[in-house]
Amino acid sequence: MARKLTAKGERTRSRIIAGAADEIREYGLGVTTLDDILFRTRTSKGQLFHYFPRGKEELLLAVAQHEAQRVLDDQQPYLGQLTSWRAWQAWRDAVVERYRQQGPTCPLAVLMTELGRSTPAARAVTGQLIDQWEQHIFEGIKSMQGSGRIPDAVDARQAARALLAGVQGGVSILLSTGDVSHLEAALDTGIAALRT
Amino acid sequence: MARKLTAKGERTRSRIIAGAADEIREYGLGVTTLDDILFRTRTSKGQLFHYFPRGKEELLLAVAQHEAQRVLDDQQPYLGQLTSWRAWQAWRDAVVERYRQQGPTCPLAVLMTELGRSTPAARAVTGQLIDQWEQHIFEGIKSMQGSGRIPDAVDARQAARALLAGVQGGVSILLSTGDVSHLEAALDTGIAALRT
DNA sequence: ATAGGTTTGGACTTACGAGTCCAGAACGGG
DNA sequence: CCCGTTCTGGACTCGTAAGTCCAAACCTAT
Repeated sequence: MARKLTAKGERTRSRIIAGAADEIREYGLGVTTLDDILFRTRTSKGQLFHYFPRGKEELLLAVAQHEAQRVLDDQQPYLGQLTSWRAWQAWRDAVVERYRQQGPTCPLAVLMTELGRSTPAARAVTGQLIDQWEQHIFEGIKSMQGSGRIPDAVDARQAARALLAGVQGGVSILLSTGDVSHLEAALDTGIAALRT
Repeated sequence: MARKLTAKGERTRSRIIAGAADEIREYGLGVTTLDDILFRTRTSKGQLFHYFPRGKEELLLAVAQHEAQRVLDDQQPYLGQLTSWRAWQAWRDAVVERYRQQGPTCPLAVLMTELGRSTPAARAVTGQLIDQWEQHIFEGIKSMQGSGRIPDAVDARQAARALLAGVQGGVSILLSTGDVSHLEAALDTGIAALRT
């Protein structure tokens, strides 16, 4: 992995990853070819295989990592500070708003439905994203329990998993139907359940 | 659509659809070719294009319908009779058990992540599945409210959507990580929320 | 039995996408 | 300014997958 890249090379490499991610988000993995990516990023075959010697598979893995990072970044700073009910609400609104806006062209969807299933390595990236995401929610619940706003009787791990599953499913349904109400329902009832 | 098919032709057509569904479930849409399907179903190019004149797209649509039907069938008879807490529990167990068993080769996943996104027609099939599924859960909640086991204050529509989103997401996570605990958490907390 | 359809097999065409290769341009340290 | 390395462009090969075509086999009703 430790290859020597100049600053210029690094920039080109990033450009290819970002462009590939955009292309795949927009049109889907199934119909995206290397030539499409080359055209969009104004690069050539030579460059692509220079930076990704193992070809498409290696590129897709990099794209998966790129997209996984984006999913979490898109929810910050809210996801990292779930320490008051106001913060939970802000997070909920941010998630809904974000997914409502981006509709079917969303990094999470691309990762879960296209990239994430292709290779074991890509699947690992997805798994790691799920873990980190769940951990943030888990810590939010723990923190609320620490300040007595959520009863200790609540199983924080289980609640975090349920909430995360709801968000996942809500987004997934949004993509198929264009309807955000499932995502909203999942978040609202999930958070309401914590409040009792 | 109204083409003339003899009984024999009908059988061949079904065989192709079922075989294609199996193949795609097992290996994924991305790597499944018409030749693979032909080999598996012991048919020929001539037959395939005879029964699906618009080629792969038309076949995939038929496969999507086939798989959507299976998703609901797999949950019966439980999903249609959510009239007691015992029934809800039975449904929950059936869903978990089913998805645990079939792992990554599951009709729902194939539909949501591969087939469902390819064409508008396929997306419509997915949307319809979501609607029907939600409706069953909705009616279950309504029925429980009718017999006073769930308070009328619960918004049945919202609760049904949240639960469905949780199942969706749980399955989706199961596919990426091999871990059923999110699916279980979503079902358990979702049903528990109804009981309060 | 035979004429109309339908069903079937499989060779063939065509298009296209991944990956290879190499020569030349641009860069950067000495 | 010079030399080795990195970067870039694009022509080329090769494999493969979708779709076409047609003739032969098979039904079935009269």
